[in-house]
Amino acid sequence: MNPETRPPRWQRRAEARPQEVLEAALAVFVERGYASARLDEVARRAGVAKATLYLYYANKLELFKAVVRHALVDNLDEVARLQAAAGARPGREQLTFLLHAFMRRVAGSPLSGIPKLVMAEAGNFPELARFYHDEVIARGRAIICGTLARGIAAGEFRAVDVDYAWRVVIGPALLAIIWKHSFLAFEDRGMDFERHLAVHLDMLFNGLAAPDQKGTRDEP
Amino acid sequence: MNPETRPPRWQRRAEARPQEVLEAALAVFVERGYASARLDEVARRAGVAKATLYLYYANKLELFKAVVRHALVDNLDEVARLQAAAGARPGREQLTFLLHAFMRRVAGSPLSGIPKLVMAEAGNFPELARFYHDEVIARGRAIICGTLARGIAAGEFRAVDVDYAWRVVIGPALLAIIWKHSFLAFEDRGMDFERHLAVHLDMLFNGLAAPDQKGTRDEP
DNA sequence: GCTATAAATGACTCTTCAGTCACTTATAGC
DNA sequence: GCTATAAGTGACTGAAGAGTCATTTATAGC
Repeated sequence: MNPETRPPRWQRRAEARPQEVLEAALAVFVERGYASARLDEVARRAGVAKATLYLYYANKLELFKAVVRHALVDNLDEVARLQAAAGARPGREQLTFLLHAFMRRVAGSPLSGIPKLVMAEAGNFPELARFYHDEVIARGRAIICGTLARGIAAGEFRAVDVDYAWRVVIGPALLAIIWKHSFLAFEDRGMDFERHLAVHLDMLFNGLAAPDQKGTRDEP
Repeated sequence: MNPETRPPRWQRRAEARPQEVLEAALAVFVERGYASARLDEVARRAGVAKATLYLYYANKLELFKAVVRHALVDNLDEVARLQAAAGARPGREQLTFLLHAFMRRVAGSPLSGIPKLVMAEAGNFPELARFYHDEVIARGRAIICGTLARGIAAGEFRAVDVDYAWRVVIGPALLAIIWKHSFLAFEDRGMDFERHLAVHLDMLFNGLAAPDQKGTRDEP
């Protein structure tokens, strides 16, 4: 054998490794949950040996926290951007924009596993759940509630109880992305997120009730 | 010491044990997930020794399956009862009845942990997730879709796409019970499930948009 | 090319539980 | 009361996987 034609057994890529490990770990944690996730599996998917993980993260828990923190930072950046972009447009347009951005940004990316992961592990890592609750959920809620309140004040929306309405607004979208990671494989036909969002928005603004349900029909 | 005043170290209660173990196991599995759940903890909460669990369930996996299967049977009974009770009433009344029953029956009981548990473990136990999907979700969906379709045919509901609308209908309710097991502890004020449902139903039927948003006001 | 050293590894240890088993004890039937 | 036995237990074992470490190897700088 020619030693010079044999490729190196590995490469030194100290800059790229942490990110790659994080991505592999996110996928494994989302699929299996914290306790069932095997670090051998994370290493395999990241293309390194298990011991290499420990060069970058002190232990499994620190890796887990880094995964969530990293995803969190991405989310917060996005939330801030949305908050700025939402501006003072009409409430309807604003909610449409927010939910579209949420679905496009989150639903299609590995990030979408984070809500499921945090919910599943809330009992095991309450500090993490609280962190997520306070930093992501509370901000998202504030944006939605603000938009709702302004819409109500402007006479654009009916006077719903915003403290409960915000969960009704985000519920179907959040459920859709949790669904994706749990049951999508069992659905005969897949789920079209665009279509889901379109139906969701239509029902959110216009309701289910036909407009002529007060006893008289205005149209044939 | 008087040997006759000393209470027995334990009692033989072969009829009650399995049920008690199942209840303790459900609580622990929901809180911690399958892999993190300790059988010592299950035994402690059921008031028995760990070895006693093995008198009634062959191993951890069988116990887990028994927990889900047991909860499933309860759910299916309920679903069948609802299906019968829903009858041929107007769609609006029917959906209100269904969601009320769902919230009252599920939200307040330990059963409410099952959806969270099954979602969290779907990656680890796909057969179980499929079972749940086919037996519980598919039936619930069929009931909602049927009600929607009949309401649309009767002109009571607008002609939404029922294949997507059903998730919008159940989404906020399902999210509420998942919430309860993950984030409720971090909310300043608790969540009033009755109030949540009231807001949910109001928005579901009437939508967010104020009725005078087409440019003209029909009523003062 | 040589060398220093950071990057990476494979084979190891040690802990944590799931699961077992020999033994104890409650209790039903005589 | 005695006894047979089912119900229950505490202390053990074995496996799996997190975490360690001595050794190997890629590569930057000279």
